Amino acid sequence: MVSVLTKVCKGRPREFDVDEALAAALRVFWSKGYEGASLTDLTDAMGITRPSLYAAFGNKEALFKKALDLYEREKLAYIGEALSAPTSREVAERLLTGALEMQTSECEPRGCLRVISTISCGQEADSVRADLMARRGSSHRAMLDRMQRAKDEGDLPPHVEAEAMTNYLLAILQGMSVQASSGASREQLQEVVRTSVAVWPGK
Amino acid sequence: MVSVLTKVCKGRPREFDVDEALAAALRVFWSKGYEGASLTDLTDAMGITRPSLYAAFGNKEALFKKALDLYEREKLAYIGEALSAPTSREVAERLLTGALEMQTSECEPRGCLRVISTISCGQEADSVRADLMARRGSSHRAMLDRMQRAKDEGDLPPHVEAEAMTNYLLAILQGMSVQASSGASREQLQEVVRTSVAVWPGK
DNA sequence: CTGTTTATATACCGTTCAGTATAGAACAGA
DNA sequence: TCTGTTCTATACTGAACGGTATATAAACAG
Repeated sequence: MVSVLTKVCKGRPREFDVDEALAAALRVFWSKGYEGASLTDLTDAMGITRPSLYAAFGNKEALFKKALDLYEREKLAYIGEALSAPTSREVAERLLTGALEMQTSECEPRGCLRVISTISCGQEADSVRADLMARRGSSHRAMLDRMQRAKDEGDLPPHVEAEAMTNYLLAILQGMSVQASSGASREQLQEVVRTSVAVWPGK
Repeated sequence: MVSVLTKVCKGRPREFDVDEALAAALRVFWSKGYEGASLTDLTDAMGITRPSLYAAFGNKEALFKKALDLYEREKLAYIGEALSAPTSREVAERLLTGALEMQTSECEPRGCLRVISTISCGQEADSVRADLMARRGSSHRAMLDRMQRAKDEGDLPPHVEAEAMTNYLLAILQGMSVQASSGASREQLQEVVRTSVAVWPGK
């Protein structure tokens, strides 16, 4: 009997590791954007041929979405952790430092894949745009809920709205991504984080 | 005798208005980015043929730089005006509202052309990247000088650095551009502006 | 061993890309 | 009218794009 875990299949076994190939594809999309990444760029980085890519991942669009899944699972994990902080100021600080760490890593592309893709994705890749919008929407909602909770708890002053604080904080995070993409140093972004935390109106 | 101003040239006269064509090209680059704008997109919008474009503007890259010049002259004029405001808070408020007005105009593409181009411009268009970096550098320097003056005048508290405030404010402006590009409403951005001004630490 | 199934390698498909060669059309001066 | 100059229109170039047809190689079951 064959183990379910080893998952032995019938035909010729695959010669590459799907997860490794996907991680390589993620790095390509991350540094070049969806449309800027050509199939040649992708297959070169993944170390596989075009037919192998299509057999394993479907097409470029499906590969991108799987890469986005991996990105959110591995690189955006700090968001969920940050939102569980006790105060809104600490939430903001953890989100900002998390973004800082992630976007200025030495061994990874700069900036946020979502921001890069949203900006650089042309109108023709409509399905990709819609997918990015939906993913951003769920993050936005999570942050909004957390800010609303902060307001309910008296953590944020009454004259600021949860929605406004959410969009304000998101703007700083997205702006940091723009600066990271265009080569800002970790120290520069560190000062943005420090300033943002310093002026944060809540507890 | 022929007037110097009318500039009558020898051969067949040009059948299109160079300024109008450049304005049309600007709108294409603005909505699609440098690499996303194809020559077909450009010539269709400009109402001219490919050889006419090359004769009048050189090539795609030169056309883009001329479009950037026009953009900065006509659409970023608010920056210089904002920097002459008396207090740092007013500077910030005018920069933010200027960006808001410009980036959410009904009859123009959303977001900031510089941000869009910086993010979506691949490594291959190296000269374009360098040009964008230089342009951003000069804006950054102007803002930094203004923030330094604010510090010298006691307008900003002593514990915040001019450089940090500059990068912080720039991040918000760039984040607003990201949000505008991805379809945020004017009201949403208005709240980002209001929040940013509300938490501004200076006079 | 023979089939069957799946993965790989190569070479190709039609389309679009930025850029251009060529020929004709519209002007000025002679 | 003739010539020189400059713009326009059409059609084209080689390269790159995303995606695939075809043939072969490597595993399994019988």
